[in-house]
Amino acid sequence: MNDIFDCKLLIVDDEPELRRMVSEILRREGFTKVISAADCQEARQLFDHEKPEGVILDVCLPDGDGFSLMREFRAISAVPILFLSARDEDENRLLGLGLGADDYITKPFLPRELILRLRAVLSRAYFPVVLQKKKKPVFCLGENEINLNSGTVTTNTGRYTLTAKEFSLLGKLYENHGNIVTGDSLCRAAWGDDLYGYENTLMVHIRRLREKIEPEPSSPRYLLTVRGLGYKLTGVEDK
Amino acid sequence: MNDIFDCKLLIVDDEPELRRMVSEILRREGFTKVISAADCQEARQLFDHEKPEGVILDVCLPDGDGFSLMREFRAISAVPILFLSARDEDENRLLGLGLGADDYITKPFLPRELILRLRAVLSRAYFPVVLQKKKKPVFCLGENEINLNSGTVTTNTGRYTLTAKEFSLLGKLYENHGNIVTGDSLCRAAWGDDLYGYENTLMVHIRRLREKIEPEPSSPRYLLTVRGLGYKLTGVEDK
DNA sequence: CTTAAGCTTACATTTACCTTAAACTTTAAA
DNA sequence: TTTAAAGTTTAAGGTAAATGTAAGCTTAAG
Repeated sequence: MNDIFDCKLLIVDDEPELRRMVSEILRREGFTKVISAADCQEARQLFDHEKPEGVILDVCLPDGDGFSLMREFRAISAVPILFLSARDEDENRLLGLGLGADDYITKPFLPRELILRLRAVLSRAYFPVVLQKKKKPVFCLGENEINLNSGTVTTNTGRYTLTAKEFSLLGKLYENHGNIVTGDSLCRAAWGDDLYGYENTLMVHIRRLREKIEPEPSSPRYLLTVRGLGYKLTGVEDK
Repeated sequence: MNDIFDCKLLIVDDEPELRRMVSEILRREGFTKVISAADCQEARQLFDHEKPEGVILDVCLPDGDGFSLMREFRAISAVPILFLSARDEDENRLLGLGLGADDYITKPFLPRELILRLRAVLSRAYFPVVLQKKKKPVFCLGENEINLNSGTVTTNTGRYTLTAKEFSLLGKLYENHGNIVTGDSLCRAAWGDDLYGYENTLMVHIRRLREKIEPEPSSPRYLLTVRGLGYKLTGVEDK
């Protein structure tokens, strides 16, 4: 994710009117992935299936209440949750925040306030300002040193610079090193969710990457293929 | 920093009464490093010198206003800032959030709300959500360790990699370990709902799997066959 | 003993992946 | 603006590992 506007948002509210309104406000602001549910059951399904990156949750719902729904979500995930409620009582407000809500807005609210609070919550969650200049990792594969800050591979024969795609792919592989990463997952890391042309493109990039990180690209030691499942980066030694 | 309570907090407010009160609330909660300033000038000095990791800022200050002070802080740092104000007007609220405040509380407030909002803001800033990818299980069968993330079986004689079919089958068996899994169910796990050729194909794959996970494939200890019903994985020890 | 269910092995086939080169696109330099 | 260079995608032919098939064998139950 490069931007908070890439976040998939789930709106849970029983009033169709309000769902449409909130959805419209969000879309106008630039959020493209907005989905909505009318009750707890539907919300649970969408949550499991769509894996939203932010939730806007009404307190009053036909088949349960927002608080217990939040507790369920919190048990399995840490996505930012923004409460929306007509009740302006301190008690509810505190209940919401205490249970782990990220913010709380009372109806009626200004569109601008919703946007501002949502942006604040999302950027805090996904682009933590303070720790933002976190360095990318540097690691070794045998004799080779790979620096993901500068995007370079230093071998005993010379130094290569990684291209954009190679960089994304190796980054993803490193994140999950030791584990199998599906081709699909790698494609999403390098090209985003947009469909893309040929299966084979990935293979060509993998080949290129191997040319840079493998002593013998044709019989890989580090970037292994797991037939039918994906690829796997092994032999990583962190620095 | 291991904990939000390690955060150094700066309170900026002109009323000594309120400074003491907020400070007391924070200390009681467990924050140990709390400092305070009465006006902009003092606040600037402390900010530069002490480098606080969180700021609680009043809007009304004798020698300026909280908003412009925040703008100064934001120019050089990205610490979480929590606004505190008597004015309960929408305008101010939006102004604060728009400039990059992390939250906004109106006086009078409940101690508990201050704490909750502060904790929310600090933990978001310093302990951001790491998008947790759920891991697949790792478990043992006697001496052998099976890792479904990397798709490997480590025995005392060596290490095998599971193929795609083996992976699906073992996954399904593990899901229901201790219980009988019908052949039909296993087939659906590995081949989907599409009909497929021969009964015997499954047996062949079971045999291959046994070759990898059983010390003696011909007299299985873990992957047992239950005549007329299916197969059963026993002796699983979770890791 | 007979039968049915499952096991085993070798061999055939398929499919997922590899490789290379050429075409296209973007970026940087002249 | 043109040219060159680097990066990326497409395409086609090749290969071996994974999978499927078949036939004979073993075991358990009645």
